[in-house]
Amino acid sequence: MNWQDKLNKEGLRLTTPRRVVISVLEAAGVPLSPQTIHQRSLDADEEIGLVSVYRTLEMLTDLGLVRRVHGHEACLGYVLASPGHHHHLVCRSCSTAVEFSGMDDLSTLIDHIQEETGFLVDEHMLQFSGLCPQCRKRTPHHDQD
Amino acid sequence: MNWQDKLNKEGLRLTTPRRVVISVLEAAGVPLSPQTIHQRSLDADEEIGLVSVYRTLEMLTDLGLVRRVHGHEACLGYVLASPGHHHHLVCRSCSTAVEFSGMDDLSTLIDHIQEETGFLVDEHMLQFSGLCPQCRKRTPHHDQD
DNA sequence: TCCTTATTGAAAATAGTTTTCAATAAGAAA
DNA sequence: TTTCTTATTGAAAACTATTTTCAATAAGGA
Repeated sequence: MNWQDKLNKEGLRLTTPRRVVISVLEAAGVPLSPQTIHQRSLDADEEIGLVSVYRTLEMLTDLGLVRRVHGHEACLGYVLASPGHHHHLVCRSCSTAVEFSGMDDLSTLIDHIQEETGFLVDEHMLQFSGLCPQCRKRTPHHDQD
Repeated sequence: MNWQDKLNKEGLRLTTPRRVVISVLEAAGVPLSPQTIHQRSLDADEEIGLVSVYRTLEMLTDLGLVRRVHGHEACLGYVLASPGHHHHLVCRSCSTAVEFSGMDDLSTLIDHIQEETGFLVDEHMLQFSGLCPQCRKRTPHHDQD
């Protein structure tokens, strides 16, 4: 299903600002902040309002079509999300973000945690950072820098 | 080692504002925002500047003595951290935060991810939310897992 | 107690995000 | 295509969060 249909299905319209936000995210492939997305729309001569960037990101996040990615210190930004998967792996050198599913290993962990703590775990946030294959090659040593 | 020594060891001073921030965090046991910490200092007739709250949190975070806790949407706040452990489990009802270690299960997961993606994983952020034992009891149904 | 200097707090500066509202344009219907 | 309804836009203002500046203060070693 294309973006047009995805939005129309929800009674939403595929407008120019929304199209631009989506294409910027598609072109980037790394988490981008609202400010960065706005700047890139200017760079591409597709000026849209910063306010619309915020509203579009909120809408797409609600629909599960983009995901917020966090670092330890702050929110890194937003990336397009494929539905159903919830985890990101971000390269700390080039910021490339990859999605992965790890529910099998994770459900074991969740079981252990529930036993240990007595909590009922129903939501989780798991993110990894490291070096992507390209940046590993570029780095002389394979340890950590 | 007490707080006095922990700070002095680093050439830092244990001042009244720092003492207040720490005691508010100790008393809370749940993640608190800078604003909330400030408000509680007023409530306790221990007025300190909001600016000092920010600076104290930054300092304690740098020393690894407090940790930022994130939710999917935003930063939930700061909690005291015991050194070495990195994961939090937060109750979505009462915000109680518990630390846990899950490195055994997690290292399996990390191995799998490294194989699948070719990334070198060197940092991770893992947080869970759910219901703590007390809030489970208060909740009528135990249905959804 | 004295002295050095890390730290404080008020205000101002900066940054990030949300709300308001009249004007616009998407997309369904004719 | 044209018309119509209303979701959406964008500029400005409001709001909230965070950082910087700097003179005054106080922590803790000598």
